[in-house]
Amino acid sequence: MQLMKIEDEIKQPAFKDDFQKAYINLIFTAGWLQLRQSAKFKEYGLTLPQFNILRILRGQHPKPATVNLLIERMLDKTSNASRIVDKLETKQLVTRKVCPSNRRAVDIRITEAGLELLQRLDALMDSQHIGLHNLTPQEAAQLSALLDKVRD
Amino acid sequence: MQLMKIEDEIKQPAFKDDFQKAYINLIFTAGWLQLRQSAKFKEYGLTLPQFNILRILRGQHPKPATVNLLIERMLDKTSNASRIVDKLETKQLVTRKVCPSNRRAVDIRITEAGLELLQRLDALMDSQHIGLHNLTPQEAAQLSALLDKVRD
DNA sequence: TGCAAATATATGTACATACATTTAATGTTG
DNA sequence: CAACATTAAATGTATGTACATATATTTGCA
Repeated sequence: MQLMKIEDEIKQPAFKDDFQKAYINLIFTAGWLQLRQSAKFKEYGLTLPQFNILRILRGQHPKPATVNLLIERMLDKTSNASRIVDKLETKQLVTRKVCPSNRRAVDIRITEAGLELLQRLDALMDSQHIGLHNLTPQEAAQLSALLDKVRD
Repeated sequence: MQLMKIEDEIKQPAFKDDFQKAYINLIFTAGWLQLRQSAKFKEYGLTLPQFNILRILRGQHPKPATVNLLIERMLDKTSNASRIVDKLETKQLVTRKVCPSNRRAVDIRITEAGLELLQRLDALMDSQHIGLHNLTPQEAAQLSALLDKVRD
């Protein structure tokens, strides 16, 4: 069988209702996608949160971002941007400097090396191995609409 | 506006295409659901992985499970079941005993206290605050079908 | 039989999340 | 303007993930 239904994936025969089934399917599928993505990214020495921070910094470039701005834009708001920036700074993919106009804040900028690395990863993200290319564009749009409704 | 589209949630104006948009929406929505669930469960002193392990053990009850069986059934196969069982054992929600017929393996069983806790959490999972009850049953089924196709 | 391979679990390490607390700088206001 | 509150970031702690390695037991087979 090509298509593995969620029942087969997690080896449990039945769900109580379609709500429970979709819920578990959603968590499972998101984890499945992230596992594939992080495996690919490991070859480049980046974790997923590090990649996401880098993308936000590229969006700001050449303006700096503060830790606060990173937290606002991150998919997971409660995580710890400070320590992820630590790792990126060690790899010289970002710079960190006290903000001159507000010395509580820190100006974080992506470096040239960071921009170059992101460019290589962009190609990966479009590849068959990571995206949702099993869906048609219409199905992808439909999926987005359903997910928006879940969070309503 | 009631319904927050994913563009608003992550404060980025546009996506490259519907694939990228659905991808980010999927990761974001799964994280959003898990954050709500774990916040509720914290009142009961359980984390999500601990809850998932307990549910598998209830499925086996009164038979024991081994660590291997837990790993097979967990949504995330590569995580560390041993240490999650450690935490559950400390809370006296499970017991751990060397398997008599194969002394490499460990028989893990859910306790009465564990079963009682799960029963209380079942009610929570059905509540408005955690499930996908913004969808109709038809939409939930449609969501599941799309997610199965994503993983195909 | 004895010894290497396989199996079951546990442990170590780097990284991340979730949340509380701390430190420093800046605002606010009586 | 001094005391207090607020803000920005960093740090501490418990938990979990991902992966490599270690330890003990069992299996297989020369």
